[in-house]
Amino acid sequence: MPNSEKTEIIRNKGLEARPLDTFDRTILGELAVDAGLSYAELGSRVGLSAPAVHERVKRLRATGRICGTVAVLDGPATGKPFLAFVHVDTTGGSKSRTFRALSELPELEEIHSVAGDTCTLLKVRCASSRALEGLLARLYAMPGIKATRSYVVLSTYLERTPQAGITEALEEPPMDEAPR
Amino acid sequence: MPNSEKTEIIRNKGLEARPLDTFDRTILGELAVDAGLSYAELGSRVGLSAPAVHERVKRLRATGRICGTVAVLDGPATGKPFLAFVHVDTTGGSKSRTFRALSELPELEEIHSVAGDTCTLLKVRCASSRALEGLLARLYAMPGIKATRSYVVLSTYLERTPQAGITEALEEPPMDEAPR
DNA sequence: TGAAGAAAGGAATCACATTCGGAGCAATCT
DNA sequence: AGATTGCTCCGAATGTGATTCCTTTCTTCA
Repeated sequence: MPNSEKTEIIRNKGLEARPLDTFDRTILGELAVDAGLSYAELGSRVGLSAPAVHERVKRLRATGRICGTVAVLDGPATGKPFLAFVHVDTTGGSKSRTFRALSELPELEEIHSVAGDTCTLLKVRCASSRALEGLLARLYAMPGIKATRSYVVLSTYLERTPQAGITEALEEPPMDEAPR
Repeated sequence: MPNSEKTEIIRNKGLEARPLDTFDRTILGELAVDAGLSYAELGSRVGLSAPAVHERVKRLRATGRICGTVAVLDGPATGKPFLAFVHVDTTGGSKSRTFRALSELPELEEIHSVAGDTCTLLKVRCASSRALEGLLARLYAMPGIKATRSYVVLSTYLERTPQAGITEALEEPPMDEAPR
């Protein structure tokens, strides 16, 4: 075995399931905003050397904390200025097949199964209201689609990927009694 | 003026407002899925040399088609397994102030003003249902918040950033009559 | 047909990612 | 207590890929 491999194995020990320390969370926070940072720059921001942050980022990837690195495209600038959320009521039917078919469309950005007075929630970004109409038509052509309600986005004040921070205060017990 | 600057200026001619050709759209499509690709690899996928794609990517950034490059964090793996959409009914009030305050919370991922039977739509990712409770409490403490309806996500089948593709067929006129 | 502008490719340069070896530090065992 | 083991850090060295420059080619327009 080449020396490099052996070292690699030794170094990768204990990659699994470890709580995030402050360094990790800061790194995640920075990368969630700008993944184009150099390791040197990132290191100086969190107070570590480039090799150290490199090691940590590698670990964060390996353990699934970082799922990937993507370029964020501007909807309007790339020809899809129209954004809408669509609530879908379904009756039985093979959801997974329907979802897989929908996922093929680049207009579909999110598909969630939700609790509440509706069943499924879609996030759709498309070229125009006409395109949304076409998409709804396709939806209704699928089996088990009972009804839809569309919420057309007029303006977007915030839109970003998951952030690293956690507001601890939100979990404090509410006003009067401390639950369990 | 140094030679490099002059060259840069010459090279940056015509950066503004040009329609995306097939190369651009393919590049955007690839980068929206994986921004970690090397220019050489990207070039071989679209059929251009590394310097050529580099030039185009630079242009796509400069013209705002690419807003940024980010690391995609896994919600559950980073301590926020709880996802919900919250519809908010507001009465008058200074929305922008409220929105700015909300944006401070890393739990808030999206804030849209929408048309439909509700006013504002929030995407919230937090640690627990208790945290959502805490967030709603903060919401109600703000002026002009009339009511909220929360849709708790049970499972997510698809979640991604804006894609480059456009399904032309969606814009075709519907069944019977050709509009306009 | 000729001239000019834009874009691509090849080669060279430069910056940064990545690796390596060693040192510091904490926890565990003797 | 002292030693050992394992982990993570850092500085220096290396390699790869980003970036630049220059030339060539293609297209467009006079």
